[in-house]
Amino acid sequence: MNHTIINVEHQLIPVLVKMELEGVKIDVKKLSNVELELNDLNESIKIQIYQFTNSDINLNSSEQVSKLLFDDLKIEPKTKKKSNSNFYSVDKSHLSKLSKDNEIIPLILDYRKITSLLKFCNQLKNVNSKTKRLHGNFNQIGTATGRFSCSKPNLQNIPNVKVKAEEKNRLKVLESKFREVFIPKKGCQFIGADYSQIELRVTAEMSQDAFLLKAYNEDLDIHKLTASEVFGVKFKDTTDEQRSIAKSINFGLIYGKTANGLAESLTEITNKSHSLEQAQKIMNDYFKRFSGVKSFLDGLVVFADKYGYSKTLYGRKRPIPELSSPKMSEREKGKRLAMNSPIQGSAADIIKIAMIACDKAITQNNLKSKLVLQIHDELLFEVHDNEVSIMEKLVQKEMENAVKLSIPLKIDLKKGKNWAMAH
DNA sequence: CTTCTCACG
DNA sequence: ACGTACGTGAGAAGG
Repeated sequence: MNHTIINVEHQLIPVLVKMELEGVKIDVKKLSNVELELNDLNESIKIQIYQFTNSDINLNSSEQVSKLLFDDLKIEPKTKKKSNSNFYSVDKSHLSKLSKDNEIIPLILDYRKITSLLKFCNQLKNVNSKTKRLHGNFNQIGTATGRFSCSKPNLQNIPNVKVKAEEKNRLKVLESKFREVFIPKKGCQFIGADYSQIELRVTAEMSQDAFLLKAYNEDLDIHKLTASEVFGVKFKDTTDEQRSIAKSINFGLIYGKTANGLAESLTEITNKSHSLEQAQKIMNDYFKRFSGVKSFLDGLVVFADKYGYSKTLYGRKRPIPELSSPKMSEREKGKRLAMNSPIQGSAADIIKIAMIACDKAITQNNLKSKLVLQIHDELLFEVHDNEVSIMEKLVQKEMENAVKLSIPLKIDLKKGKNWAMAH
């Protein structure tokens, strides 16, 4: 492994140990209220569902649900996709398309949502008996790309839903409570800081694409600029829909999205069917304008092909054996990995460096504030009330200057009495 | 032990 | 002819 990366991972160890030992406080009472309400909703939804079927089917079994919907109730599936066990998929994306076709569909979706949220309740209840806090297990080398993973419990996939005051959907409101049950201890508040579009900024840096560099150096709305370039309209004349499509392209290119995938997204965004050809044309227009991005992504594949691994800005490697598979689909996957891993991995490198820098600065300033969570592009600090203003400046400075790029890194910083407010 | 589904970035 | 984006962890079902 590369020297810089060894160094980063080495220095990160004590920072991570501290974060895990510190843990994070849970508002147990609020959580149990949420759980009670969910159980309540669960009972009533089950009663409604069982009005559609006499049999006592297990709603947790996708096979049984599939047979109920498509065999017994004769609902016409809107996908050809069958699972490996040879039944029509009943996942959310498919069922959502069928919502209007039968009353039972939204009920099943709600049931799924409730059971999913109840699982989170169960996980979050398990606070440590001594510390009364939740201590996730942050795995420093948990992923192929350099990111952390987190387990027991996984604190990196807590529902992130914001609702307006007038939101009527009880379930949605309940879902929005999950980040509210994460609270700072007495005399403290949370400061949350997340990198703004770090993967796209990394793409700008690594590709040195002229348009992207200009956009970030001038702090322009990147998706709007993309829309204006791809659709050939003036910056200020871009529509919301064009911006939304551009956003989808920008995210897609990080994943190595294909024209087919883009066509799907276009159909979803505009509610009008889009052909492969239309999507292909938009992608071609994009790469014509952002030629630096095109040659960068092509170069990543060539590199990975030649060496058998991909590499981040700071030298973290990921082997990509898929590229030498005899199977075409595997090789295509390998190409996407070759494009995505350096981007996702470089972003991971940067936040790891930032964590070390924040920890060092906190120590040097003799502060009592603690890092409690890392969620890929976000850091959450438990901050003593009298340290709030110094910590705001410290976190911003250390995160934005963690590394020196040819474009600025930007963070969004928020604070509050729970995680929802600090994000 | 594998598959399916679903939560996050 | 086919499926359709990258990275995770958890729990239930089914074999």
